[in-house]
Amino acid sequence: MLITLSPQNPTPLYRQIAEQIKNRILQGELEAHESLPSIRQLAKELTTSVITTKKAYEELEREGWIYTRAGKGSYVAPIDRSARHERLLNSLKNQFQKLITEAVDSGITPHELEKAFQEVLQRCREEEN
Amino acid sequence: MLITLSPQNPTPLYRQIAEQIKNRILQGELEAHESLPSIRQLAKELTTSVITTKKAYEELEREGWIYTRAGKGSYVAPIDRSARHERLLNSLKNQFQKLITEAVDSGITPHELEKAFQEVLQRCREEEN
DNA sequence: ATACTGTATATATAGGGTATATACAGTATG
DNA sequence: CATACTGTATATACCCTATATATACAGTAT
Repeated sequence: MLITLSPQNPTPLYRQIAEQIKNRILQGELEAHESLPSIRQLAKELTTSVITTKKAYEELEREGWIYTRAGKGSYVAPIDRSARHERLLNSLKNQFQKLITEAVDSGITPHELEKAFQEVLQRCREEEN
Repeated sequence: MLITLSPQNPTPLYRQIAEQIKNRILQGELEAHESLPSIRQLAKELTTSVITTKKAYEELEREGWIYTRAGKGSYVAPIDRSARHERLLNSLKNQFQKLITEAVDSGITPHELEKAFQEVLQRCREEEN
């Protein structure tokens, strides 16, 4: 599996690995239930340790991108796009919630909040075209 | 100046100090240009080091709550409420911007974004009453 | 049994955040 | 101009977390 690591990159190795695999899954380059390289083989290819590749896989598993069977290996998880979308929306709402309560605490009115949001969103929409 | 420090509080000492002073300025207990205790005197009162009180004051200064003159002392900055409000709104917009671009990158539509935002804001408005 | 898989534990290192002591520099005033 | 206050800068110590490692352990298949 072709993965490139930059040691001078401040993002940790395990995250670089996870990122690249995740992107391939998203791009459809890796199909559901396709087997991933074993953590040992991958570690050998990348000249890192088993623990690093393991950690990358752990992260991917936590986020639902792959699944793992002890003694067998790791496999690409089928992606349920609608469930994924749902999760993203929920996380988004949580982040909005945090921002909003914090802003209200600082004396910003709901109306101002809405205006600010619309302004940014509008700008984003214009960039789309 | 009456400031209470809890060593078992996970928030660092310098931040506890800064918080309490900031709140007093906001409450109007400290007037503009009023002089604050010297970092040495405050350190003595709180049985901490000069560096800790200094750091607290540095934070307050960075955030515009106080101003400092070398060799003289630190003083409460006059608060321009409208400018402060402006800054808060700007920071808010920046945070919205980040959330929005990230969400759009993940495939969430502007319309969904707006819906999610309205939902959270609405919930917040209801709690107000 | 063997040769693969992943897992768990204990360890080393680096970096950031917090707090410190101490020496340095600015300001006012008798 | 000496003194006694102010804030400032530097070098250091400590702790905690994140990162990366080696190595021993456990599951699976042939």
